[in-house]
Amino acid sequence: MKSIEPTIKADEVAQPRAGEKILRVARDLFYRQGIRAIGVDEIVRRAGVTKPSLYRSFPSKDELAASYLRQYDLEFWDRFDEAVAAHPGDPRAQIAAFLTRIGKRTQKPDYRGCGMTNAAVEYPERGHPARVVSEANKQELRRRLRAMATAMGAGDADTLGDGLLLLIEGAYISGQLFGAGGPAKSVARNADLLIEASLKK
Amino acid sequence: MKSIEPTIKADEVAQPRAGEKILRVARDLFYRQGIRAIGVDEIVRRAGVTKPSLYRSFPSKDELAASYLRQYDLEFWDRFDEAVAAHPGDPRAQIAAFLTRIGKRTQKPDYRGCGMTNAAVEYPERGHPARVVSEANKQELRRRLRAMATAMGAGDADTLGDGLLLLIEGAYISGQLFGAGGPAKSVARNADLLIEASLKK
DNA sequence: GGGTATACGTACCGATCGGTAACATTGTCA
DNA sequence: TGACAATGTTACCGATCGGTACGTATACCC
Repeated sequence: MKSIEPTIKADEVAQPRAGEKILRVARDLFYRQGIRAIGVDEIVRRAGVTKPSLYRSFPSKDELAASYLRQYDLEFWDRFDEAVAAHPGDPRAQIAAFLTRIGKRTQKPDYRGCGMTNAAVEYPERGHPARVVSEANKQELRRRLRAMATAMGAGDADTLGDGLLLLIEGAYISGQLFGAGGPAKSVARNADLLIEASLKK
Repeated sequence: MKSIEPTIKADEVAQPRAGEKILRVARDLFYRQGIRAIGVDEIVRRAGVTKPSLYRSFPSKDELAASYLRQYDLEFWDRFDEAVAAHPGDPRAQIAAFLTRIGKRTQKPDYRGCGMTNAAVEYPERGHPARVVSEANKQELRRRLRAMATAMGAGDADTLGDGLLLLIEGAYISGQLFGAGGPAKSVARNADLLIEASLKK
């Protein structure tokens, strides 16, 4: 019996492809538990697929981890650009908006920090696919923060940009170390104090 | 034939006990490559001992990791107290000395950050033996930094203490992420700016 | 309906994981 | 000499690791 809807085919209605399901599950498990802590068997089991499906979509577990981080990277910059767009031409307010959001996220019960940062800690070896993605993300973040510090008119803009990066990374880490009530909740306040001090020069 | 030196026995001359050799090697490998990345087989091989020796001295790999961190903790506070003792009664200078030293260490080629911080990232699960040691160390560090901020006469001492902790953790992480020339080299400068701003209140 | 390409599952691989049982060897001290 | 404590030796355990050879099902096109 012919379908009543003629040409609405696998593109739109169909259940997600195996590769997508795998990446979704991997993203969740890798972020919450760590990449090394999760085996491919658990990923395919929770995704409701089988192992060969994983290796048809990804050449290796390391590359799956890199794919997870590439997606993380996209979403990170979405959030970053959202804070920027909310305060056009006002980099200090952009930073404040971004850090206020981070500060709030770090107070959530199961906060696990930044997937990029965590991956770099898990894979210190240079050239590892996951680490490459992580390093590129951080380099770009540093570049943007320094550019924003310059736009603010800071005397030593590179130092201020780097100081903001230190505060951000510190928030990621202490957020997952201390949980709610930890030092990360004051990241926006401290960043603003640092900016204030750097502009007065 | 009796020995010429009568009672200089196993305590002083003898080669280190198996447990000590294991802990030495484990400390080195765990710090540089990560705890999860290193198997017990490699530890005993590099230590020149056998696996049963490891499990006679340590009940499990997790407990060996905890022992590594307990030793790390002792050495950490040695360094911290050294900076404190160098500037009696001057908490601001104590912080400056401690952070200058961290900033320098982060610029070394194979810097791998803080073993405590890294372990907490590797083991997010609450109650893990390694994580317990790490969390205790960080809690104490936070307590001391806040006390020092109070002693400096900061208006909002808890915020300043937490801000310093964020900068420190940020230095640990970005030190291993960026290598030499990274943002961590400015940690002491940024901390001083932050202190300056916090005292002016 | 038959051909074909894509997608998936079953079953398996060798290697390594953390951990242990049983016994031989050594040096120390009484 | 004889007991004791520490270590080494060898061989092994079940579980899990990342990864793959190969057969099967499904959907589309002609």
